Amino acid sequence: MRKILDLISEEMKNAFAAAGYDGELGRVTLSNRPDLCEYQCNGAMAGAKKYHKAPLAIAEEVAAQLKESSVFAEASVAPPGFLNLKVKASFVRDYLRQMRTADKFGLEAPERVKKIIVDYGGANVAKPLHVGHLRPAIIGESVKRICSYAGHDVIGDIHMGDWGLQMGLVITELKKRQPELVYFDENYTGEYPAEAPFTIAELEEIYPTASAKSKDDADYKAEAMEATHRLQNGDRGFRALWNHIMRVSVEDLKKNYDSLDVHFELWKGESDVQDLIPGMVEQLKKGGYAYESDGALVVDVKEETDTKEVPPCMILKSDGASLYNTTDLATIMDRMEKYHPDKMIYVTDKRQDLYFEQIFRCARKTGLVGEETELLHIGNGTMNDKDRGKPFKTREGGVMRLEHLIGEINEEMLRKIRENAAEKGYEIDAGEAAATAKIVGLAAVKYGDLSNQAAKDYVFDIDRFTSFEGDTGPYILYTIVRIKSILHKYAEQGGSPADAVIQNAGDDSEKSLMLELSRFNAVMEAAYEEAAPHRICAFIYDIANAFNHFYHETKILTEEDRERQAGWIALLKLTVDVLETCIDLLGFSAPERM
RNA sequence: GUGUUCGUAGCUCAGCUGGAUAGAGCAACGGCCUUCUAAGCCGUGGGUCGGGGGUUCGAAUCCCUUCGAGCACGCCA
Repeated sequence: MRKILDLISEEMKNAFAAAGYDGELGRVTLSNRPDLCEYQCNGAMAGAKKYHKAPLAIAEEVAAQLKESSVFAEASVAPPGFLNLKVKASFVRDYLRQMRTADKFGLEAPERVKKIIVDYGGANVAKPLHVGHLRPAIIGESVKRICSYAGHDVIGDIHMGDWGLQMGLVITELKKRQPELVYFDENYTGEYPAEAPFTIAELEEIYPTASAKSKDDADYKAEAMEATHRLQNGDRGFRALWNHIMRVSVEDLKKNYDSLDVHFELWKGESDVQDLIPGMVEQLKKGGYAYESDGALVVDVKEETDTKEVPPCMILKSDGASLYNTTDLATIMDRMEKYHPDKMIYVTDKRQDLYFEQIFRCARKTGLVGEETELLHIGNGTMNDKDRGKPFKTREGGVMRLEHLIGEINEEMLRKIRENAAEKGYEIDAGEAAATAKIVGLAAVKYGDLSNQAAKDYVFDIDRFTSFEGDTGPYILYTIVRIKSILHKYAEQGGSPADAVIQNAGDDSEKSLMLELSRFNAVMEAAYEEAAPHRICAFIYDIANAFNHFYHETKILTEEDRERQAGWIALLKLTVDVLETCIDLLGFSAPERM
């Protein structure tokens, strides 16, 4: 389906052309003055100079062409040359009727389906997820869903940190604690045990301990580096231990991401591309791209047009070891070969902006990635603390674990749900209350995050996010629940929401809601093109407002005119379907009641 | 130092490719529940859009400059 603004603009362009002006002047936008009109066109002012004519006169002539329009109910002129427009109720009504029957509410399929890889996990094996992992997970998941809804073929890859020094540290600490384990017996040739010699809880304690020790004990650190080296060179015992660490850790990560409703198609990590590194390095050398600088192997990525210094992209450290850059480039190479993606999107902290610029330039310059593949880094801002405006910490000043943050929010939600039920005087069983608290809590966190632009830092305020008032996730859910409740009751009375046909009763609040809904495909397109979930948040907030206003103006279930009532029911059905589609793209869902 | 993001109401944020009186939410104050969930709706007060220039018929938006803040700048990820 064409976007409603395009249809309206087309009508306006024809009017400009009919009046003897350039049709391109007829572009219509949403009104800045909802008190005066629904849409506006500023073309008369833009054309005044070209035609040496007063903008007001041009506007009058154009308006005269619109007298018989099937689109506009009103096209008036306001100084200095605005064309103020109101569309016919029947025009919006017909548009919404089409939306209801169209696939994806009229969002057009892309001309060509793209293969898109979204890299957005950033989790490290053997380290618990902390609040810093929240934003990339939430934003990445939403971007992925938006791309998919737009009609593309999308793969989400967590891209774990599973090969660095942290693994050596864990192995070293394990050896200190349990030197008798067979993994450390170099003469052992038998099968290794199937069970890991540690639990996830132990693992999570081992890493920080080892990390701390290595900082003030040089010997310990050297041992860890040696262990890392041995692991990477295929030591049987270490490799077996590594497999245990991976299994235990990944299982836990999955559990945590599941609870956030974040799911990855691929659980790849740095370790998966280690075998590709030597060949890639050789290729970069042979191609004449990589050269030695201060002992390290680098590729120059600065360009003539740069206004800043762009340091070379390092491929190998001076000790010959690979680094993050190396695995990222090898991963790109691997993905190009396996998936031939049209686009790769990375969602990570924005502090890595320069880093990704280097990587992308390097990948292009060296031919790892061709021009037809787009590379995009979405740098997310930091989640800051309410009081200090600094990255979020626990009360003790430590890094806050993600589980704890989510737990705190769910607890607060549960408390409010119980309180609310008590106030209203209805029964709610413990199971349902807890389940609802989780759903609403997740919506609070995700909406609170996604309604901000991804690139900006934002203040994470538990009190504000769990509050049910205003521009929040719970407000959106509450609106959905209200609509569902009416639809249920209508069905109980024998009506069928699915068969109802949208009418128009002519109320302003009804039309406002219709006009908001009609923006759906345009919003989705923008959200996809800009990889901007916050567009969807703003849209559903507008819808929720328009609906709640309409709700207060209209008594639906007691309406006696059946056709009129059915028209409203159909409108409600469309509203709730659009809202639920949108929140699914944001990565959360609505309960049946709350 | 270089680059980069940003500076909008007491607080947290919108503001689409420049357009008419700069919008929301929270907080404050005042209304609305015998009627579809008041986690809602309606209303009031509150802003020299950091400062100064410029482009334009028109600038929060584009350009320059200046002040202030965050962040990044080859062997971390």
